[in-house]
Amino acid sequence: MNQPSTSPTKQLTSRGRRTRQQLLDAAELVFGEKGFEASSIAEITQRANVALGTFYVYFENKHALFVELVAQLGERLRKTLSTAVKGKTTRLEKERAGFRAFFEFAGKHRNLYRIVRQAEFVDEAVYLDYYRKLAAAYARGLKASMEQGELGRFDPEVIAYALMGIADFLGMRFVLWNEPEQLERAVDEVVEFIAHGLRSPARLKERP
Amino acid sequence: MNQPSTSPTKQLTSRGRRTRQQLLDAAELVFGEKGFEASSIAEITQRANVALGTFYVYFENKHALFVELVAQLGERLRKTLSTAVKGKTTRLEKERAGFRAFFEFAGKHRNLYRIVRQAEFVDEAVYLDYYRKLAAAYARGLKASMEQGELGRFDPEVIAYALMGIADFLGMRFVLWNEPEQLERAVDEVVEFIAHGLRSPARLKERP
Amino acid sequence: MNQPSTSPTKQLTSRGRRTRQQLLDAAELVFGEKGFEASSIAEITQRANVALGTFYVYFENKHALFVELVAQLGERLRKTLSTAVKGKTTRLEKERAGFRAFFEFAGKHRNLYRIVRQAEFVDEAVYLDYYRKLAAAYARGLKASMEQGELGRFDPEVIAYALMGIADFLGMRFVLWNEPEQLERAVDEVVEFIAHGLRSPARLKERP
Amino acid sequence: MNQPSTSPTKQLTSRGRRTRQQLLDAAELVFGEKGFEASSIAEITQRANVALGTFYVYFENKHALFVELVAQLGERLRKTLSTAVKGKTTRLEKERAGFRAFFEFAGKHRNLYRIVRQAEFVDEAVYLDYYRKLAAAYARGLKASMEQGELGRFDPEVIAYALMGIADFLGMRFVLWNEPEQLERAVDEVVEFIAHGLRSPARLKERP
DNA sequence: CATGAATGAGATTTCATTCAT
DNA sequence: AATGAATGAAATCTCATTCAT
Repeated sequence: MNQPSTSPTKQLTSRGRRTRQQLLDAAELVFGEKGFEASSIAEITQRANVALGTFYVYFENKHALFVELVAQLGERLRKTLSTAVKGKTTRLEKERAGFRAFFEFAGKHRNLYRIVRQAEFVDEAVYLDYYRKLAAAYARGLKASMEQGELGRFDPEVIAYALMGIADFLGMRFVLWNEPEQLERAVDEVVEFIAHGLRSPARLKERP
Repeated sequence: MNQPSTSPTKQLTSRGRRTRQQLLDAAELVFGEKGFEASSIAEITQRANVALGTFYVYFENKHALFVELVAQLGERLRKTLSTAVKGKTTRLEKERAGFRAFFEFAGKHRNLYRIVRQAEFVDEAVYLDYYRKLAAAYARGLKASMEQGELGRFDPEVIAYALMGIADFLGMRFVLWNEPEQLERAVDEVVEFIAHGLRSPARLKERP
Repeated sequence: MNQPSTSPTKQLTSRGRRTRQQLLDAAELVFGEKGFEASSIAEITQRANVALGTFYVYFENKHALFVELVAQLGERLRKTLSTAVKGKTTRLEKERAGFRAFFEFAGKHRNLYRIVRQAEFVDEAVYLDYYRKLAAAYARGLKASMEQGELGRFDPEVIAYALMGIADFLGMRFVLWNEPEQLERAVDEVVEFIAHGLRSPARLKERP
Repeated sequence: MNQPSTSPTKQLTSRGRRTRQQLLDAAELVFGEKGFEASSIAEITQRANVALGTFYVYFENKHALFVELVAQLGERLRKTLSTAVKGKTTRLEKERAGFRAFFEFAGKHRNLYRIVRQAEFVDEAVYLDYYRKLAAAYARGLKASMEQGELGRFDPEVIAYALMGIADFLGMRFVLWNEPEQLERAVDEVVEFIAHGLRSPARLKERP
């Protein structure tokens, strides 16, 4: 094999590292806009300001680039969330902080949803990994709160997926679909809902 | 122009209607397995047991077929849900029935998720339409319950998206990811969560 | 063979004759607009207000229809020209009458040029036949005039092609390219040119 | 967008220029033999000894290649003619030289007629351009001769198209239709005709 | 006589990947 | 380390023709 396989761990000069990162950054844009299949290496290299052939110096093929991009995004998101909840004491404060951090991340990486949704078709494993790692971390936190008696005794995994679903759909609706001014209110509403459920005694009080 | 564009409303003989439906059914399978881009007309027609050229007698192109498929699935899902909640009296009964009906639908149409997630890239409009129509119907139901004092006073749209998110992620986790025996318990848990929130007084009682 | 070959001489009912003629008329329009290859049987049958399959009741295939159309146009043109010059006594009167008749025919059958030019690619024989029959008739007339001492002694075929070329290009320029008001003057000019050549003594006189 | 559109002005390496020219040369052969529609990119690339995909590195599509080919042929023909008449002093010498040069060009580019006649269907603009530029140059020459009193006072455009028609039809008859031995005599005849018209006094004298 | 659904061969076009420079 | 011309497999789409009704 002439072109040796190029893993992310391969030793690179600093010029090489820069070129490689340009390709990953361009990929986030292009995959997000067009989707995996409709994205061409030609466009990615153009946006990265490198020649077409240069791509294959750093990645084995289009698939490998995509997989690495998804893994990277997942890692950054998990770090962001874990940083955000650190220091919060009550469960509700943690939820509020986590939701806010997620919405902020989704607002900055507006292609996150589109890339993750594509992932299912490109590489089942990286897509499962993305959600399972998020859910596992979430469930660990919930379990701890339950053990401290702060929460009812639920199955932490069920609640983790439920809360991830809430965040995902509110992010889709109020971050991506362009009405960010409603976002703050939605956060308040949903934290209230999380706290007390649909009957929300706190609110029922408002209307005697 | 020569082969006239063929909208779903075009008058067809019964033989024609049958052929057309074979194509739509095959499309649900193939799009679900491979995704829109990786699906070929050749494979769709093979699975539908018609010749390649026959496809273009009934659909203008792959895009038009996909759009119609998504619209059809959305319509069927909404009908299924509205039928399921009809007759239930309390909000919680409606939620439980709706969740169960959704999970059942997703179990039968195991490609639903994959198709809807692709929709975003194929046709923004049909994808928005799918979620907005679902959300609108859901919000209408919630609003009615609020007005009857059965629920706290939330923004119905926010809660509709939150509940859709819960259903979506639990369906992904417990219907698609192959552990259906856990599903019934997950439904119970989540209805409890919806009812009382994370603190779930009903359960806290259980453990003195 | 199930569909028996259908020559123009086949016995037809009057309804059949009408349908067949509708197809030929539609073909003149469609072949003229789009060219042979880009014309579809579907469009020809639509313009003829008959069903697609009906075409093959009257013609063996697209090629046969085109060949018959060219032959018919050539025949009509030759008849038109021979009628036009009949009764004229001098050669110049004949030329003038012939040119006018040709321009009139080209004005009525605005697709004549386009169809004949396509013919070369569709069927070499029918295209050669079209020009050779025209040239032969023209040459016969010129030869007779020469024998009566009305003309110089040229090779009649050379002059026939030269005069056909003049007619063809003036028709292209002044009939098809949309400036019909200049046509009458062009006819006068060219008859003068034909009569006396480029030095045109008649005109030289005008400017002493 | 991905494969950027490739205009003739794009900067190419010398290898690229060679490949591009091979394609144009092959196109002259194939379009001439089969006509535009019946010519396939596959055949053009085979005759040019390049791979199919290489075509799209240099031309946007078949249409663009054809248009460039016609424009190139027109340019070469006009240059050939203008060179041929340069240095001739009398109008008749110019005509004789021009006719001979045209016949020679048509003999060398035996596909010229077939390509130009197809042009009408492929791209109206390039076809009009071809004839109008030829006619304009011709008319300019005629006008100059008229102003020097060498010719009668005709409309130069009318006479230009008439003479082009003569050249075209004689070329068709005596260059393309395979009897080149008659060509020289035809040139003599037609120059005589151009000089004195159909009555041709010079010849009438010959036969008392 | 007339119909129109069905066919499948063949064309155009795209683009991931290779490799010589 | 970087380049970009060249490749060819694979996809979409068209349409002349057939045939059962």
